[in-house]
Amino acid sequence: MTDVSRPAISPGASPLFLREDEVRRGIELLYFGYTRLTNAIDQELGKQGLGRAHHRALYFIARKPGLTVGELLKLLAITKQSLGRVLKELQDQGFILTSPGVVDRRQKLLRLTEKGEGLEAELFRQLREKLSSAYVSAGQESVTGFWHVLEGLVPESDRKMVLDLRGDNS
Amino acid sequence: MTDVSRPAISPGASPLFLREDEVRRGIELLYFGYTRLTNAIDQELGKQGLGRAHHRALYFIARKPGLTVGELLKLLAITKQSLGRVLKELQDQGFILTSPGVVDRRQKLLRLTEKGEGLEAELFRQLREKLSSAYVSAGQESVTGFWHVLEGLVPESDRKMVLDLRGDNS
DNA sequence: CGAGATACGTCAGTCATGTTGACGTATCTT
DNA sequence: AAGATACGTCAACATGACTGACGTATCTCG
Repeated sequence: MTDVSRPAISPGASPLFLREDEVRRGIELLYFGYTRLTNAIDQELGKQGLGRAHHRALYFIARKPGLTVGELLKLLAITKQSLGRVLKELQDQGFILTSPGVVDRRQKLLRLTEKGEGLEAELFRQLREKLSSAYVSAGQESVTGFWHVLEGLVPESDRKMVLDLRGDNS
Repeated sequence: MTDVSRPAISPGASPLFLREDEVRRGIELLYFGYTRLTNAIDQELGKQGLGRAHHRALYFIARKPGLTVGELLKLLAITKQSLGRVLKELQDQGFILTSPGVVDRRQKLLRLTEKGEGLEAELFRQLREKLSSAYVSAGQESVTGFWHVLEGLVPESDRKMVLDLRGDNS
């Protein structure tokens, strides 16, 4: 497929100055790949009267049930006012429920209701369909490479937060 | 780094149903990687009183000088009203200039001014810094894998448009 | 040549999602 | 008891998208 056998980095060049086309190709594929993947669920969200912002909250609550508002704020990197609106709408429509923190009662712990779990599962199903097919057509080695490059785009200061999403939510 | 040697696809499972964690990892890294990369230029754009939408237009005009409004609309996948506002602002501030189409005078061809080229180059420099460092830390093989997976996320119907950005703008 | 399609522009109103700034309350820490 | 922290909320505003309707210049084709 295309000309991937061509070296992506000119052998003699400084590794900090990759060939411009290689970088532009990454920028473009990241833009188109990301937007097309997220487009995949817009219709389903629309049916429920929700938007992308609601999905992001739903997603992370599904990923780490019982996480606090503060933790979610860090993941989403938006203001508490913006998040507050989104969470209120999700709660009013019965997608999430909250409970006071056990160790610290100032905290509010977020969980999905059954309805919320159902919606998140359906949205995830559609994302998995798209991403799985990309994984399969690219092959296993490509997938690990895909992860490695993306990990390198996440600043050191955020990396722990991102990697902590895996593993400890079983 | 982490446990990438573990098979990403359970050997016995259908390739269309990859393990959930593998897919979630991709979703999350794509989200964080994409947002962190685009964050990198927000400050510079702010200085010029521009936003992300302006950068996307600027980027594609730089990538394919002389492209038409219609072509840019297809790339950005937004309405002509939205694009119209963005282009007007870019033109008013002297970043782009337009000329009537040569073969079809209904068309408007878009190009960067010197000022526009300067800004685009500076924004590109900052994106390249981030992306190059991710490429280097991931390694050459990872980079081609990164591209392959992302190409798989672009629907067949859009792939030609995306691949056409490369090569013929020398 | 004339009719219709096409490329582009524009007016007007709306929506989703983000922002800043200021303040209030309950709870925890020391 | 004082101060920090977690969360909520009111108000005003910015950005960038949307729909719908219309207007003009230009091209294409019967």
